[in-house]
Amino acid sequence: MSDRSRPTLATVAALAEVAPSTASLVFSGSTRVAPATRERVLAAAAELGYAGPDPVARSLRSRRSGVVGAVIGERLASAFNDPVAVQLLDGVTEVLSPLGVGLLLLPGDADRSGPTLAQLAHVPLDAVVYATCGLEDDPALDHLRRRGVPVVAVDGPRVDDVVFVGIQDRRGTVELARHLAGLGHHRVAVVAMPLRLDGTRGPVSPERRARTHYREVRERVLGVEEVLGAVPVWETAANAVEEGERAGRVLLDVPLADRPTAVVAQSDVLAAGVLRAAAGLGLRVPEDVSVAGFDGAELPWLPPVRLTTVAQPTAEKGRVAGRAVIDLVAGRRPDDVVLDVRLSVGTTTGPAPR
Amino acid sequence: MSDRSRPTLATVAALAEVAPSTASLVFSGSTRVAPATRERVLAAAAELGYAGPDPVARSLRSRRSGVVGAVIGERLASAFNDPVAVQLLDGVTEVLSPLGVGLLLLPGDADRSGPTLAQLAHVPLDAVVYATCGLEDDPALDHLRRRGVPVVAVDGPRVDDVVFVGIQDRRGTVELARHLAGLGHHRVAVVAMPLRLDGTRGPVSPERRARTHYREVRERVLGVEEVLGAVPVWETAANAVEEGERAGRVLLDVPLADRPTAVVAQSDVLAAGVLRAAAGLGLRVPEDVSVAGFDGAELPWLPPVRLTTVAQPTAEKGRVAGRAVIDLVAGRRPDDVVLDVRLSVGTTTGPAPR
DNA sequence: TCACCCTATCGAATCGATTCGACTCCGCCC
DNA sequence: GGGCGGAGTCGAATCGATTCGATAGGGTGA
Repeated sequence: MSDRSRPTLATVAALAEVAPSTASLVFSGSTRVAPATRERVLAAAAELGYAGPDPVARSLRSRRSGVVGAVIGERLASAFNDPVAVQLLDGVTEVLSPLGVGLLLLPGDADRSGPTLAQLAHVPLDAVVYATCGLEDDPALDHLRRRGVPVVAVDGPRVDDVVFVGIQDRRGTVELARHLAGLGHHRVAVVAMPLRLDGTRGPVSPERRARTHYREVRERVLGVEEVLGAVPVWETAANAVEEGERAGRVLLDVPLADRPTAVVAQSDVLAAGVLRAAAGLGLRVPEDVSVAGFDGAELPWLPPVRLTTVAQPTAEKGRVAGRAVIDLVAGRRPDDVVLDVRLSVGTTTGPAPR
Repeated sequence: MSDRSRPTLATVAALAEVAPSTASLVFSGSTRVAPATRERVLAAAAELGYAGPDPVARSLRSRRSGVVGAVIGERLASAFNDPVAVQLLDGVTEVLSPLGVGLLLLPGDADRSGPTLAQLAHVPLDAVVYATCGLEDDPALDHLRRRGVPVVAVDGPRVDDVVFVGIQDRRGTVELARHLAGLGHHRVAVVAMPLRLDGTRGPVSPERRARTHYREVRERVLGVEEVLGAVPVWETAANAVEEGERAGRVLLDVPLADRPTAVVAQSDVLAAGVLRAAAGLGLRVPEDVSVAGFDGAELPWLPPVRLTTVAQPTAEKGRVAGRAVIDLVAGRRPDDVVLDVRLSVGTTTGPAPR
């Protein structure tokens, strides 16, 4: 590691015998500089091994850091086990990367569902995307507001000065429930994603349900009930296959008379777990029990079935969020966006057994 | 959005009737400031809605941005479908997050396996971790060197001024191969992760093999051959279940005499695909064919088998890399680290059929 | 030949903090 | 009472670029 300090724009300018401002013009790609001068500056830069203007100094002046935060509620390993979260972020980067804007991960830790203020406060941010687990009362929101960092919330929260990008959660589950009702299902159970991030799992009481933290979780239950009336809801502790399997075992390993004829999982990952549970209990799908999911995720490891699900345009949702970020950084205020979903009937739902 | 410019440290200092330098002292948590003064400054800050010192300005002076880049070769969706990559990054953040340091994702795109220079050049970086797909001839390495950004390479590349953190790839596959040899396997095939990121799949020619881009891929083949002699290697186009299944079908759907008695996959994800292929072909594991993987990853959706595999401490590898980053940023030069691996015999390997 | 305009370059202010040496009190000790 | 030391505060330089108004010089048209 050379101890001599690295060359700066001023060093380069001096060697090229031009003013620093001129050298700056060269690197900013301005056309208003004579080719000969440009050459001289670039040659000087090459000679000194100058790697281009310091991003930090540039940011200070231009009020842009090229960094966009991505809030992923839980810790990394949990969040990225969810293929939907991954696809969403992939969509975001697809839009942002070509502009030289990077995504900074802001995970929570075991306790908190969002990033700590210490994390937020020290890092330069042009904008923030709430990619998962957006809470309306997140103290981070207030901090970002004060710093003037614009926020895009995917699937929630819906707050005044935050741009919302989401899907028709309600309509999706309404259609799914109609599909099930049409097949004669009356005893339907819902396997829900976490209502809050406190590690709770089990049947959901009305009190707990009233304190649901996440918009889409609430909406997806309401959609089912809009068609089928009140249904039992089983909460999982995480959006993961194991949790779905666990829930499935509890719901399905009961006397026939009590067993739901259909299980609606709030995500495909949970549905995959329910399918495993059914298989483990020797139940045939859909003859003995129908299973449906949500997302339309690609799960290449799924057994050779086509899951009945509500397909959402996850990657597109990410791209929309990415574009919203671009607009906000440019000073425009984009409209909220709600994307369409589509019922995708597969082989895991069938007529209710009698 | 209020149009008035946001308060700065100077504004706060003025309101509190102290010098900006004193106000700075307050926010840096210095003890050398009188409690009464501190109160006055904090009160002024609260009144103005000042969210704390601007991270960018702070970075300029302190030469720290609090941002560490994570190079993930492919695009996000591909990289994060790999549970090992996820666990690795989780380990990195576990160490970095508490220090208020954030991870910035640097994905490649369809064509390039690393981040583009445009991405790198515009973003502030204290250090970079090559999390996957480290190439020795990556032009980004040169750029980072010139900028004075220290680099930690996980699993590779091994380059002079880059800190290496890896595992005993070779010894792991040697032990695995010995295990198989002990069970009487002689006809063994390897399903390899991509040798280069060019979408190639199929049998590997000696020429192509010589041009293997990734250290660990090369080493893991050599380990097998060290014990079993030359083996056929089948390259996949990506480290994904579908690719493993595809490879498995080709390798196993042949006359019995040509069929390998054991398949060594270079990752558990690929092994899972091979298992699916075997199941699809009606082959019993391990009676008809043995299957082994690498990583010791948690695949909760795996059929109820325990995969024979080489377990590596992935999360610990991430933590070690994280600590190396901390050292480098502090100006220390940590040693390279090579972590132990352990053969984990499961239920997917058994005596070779005769 | 002169006024004018355009192009290429330059100077200086600015972005918002940090940092270190200097300075001012004030109390204490001799 | 004078000198000394330490606590608390302040000034000014600095980090490395960007940006805009100013300027010099050369070419054009009348």
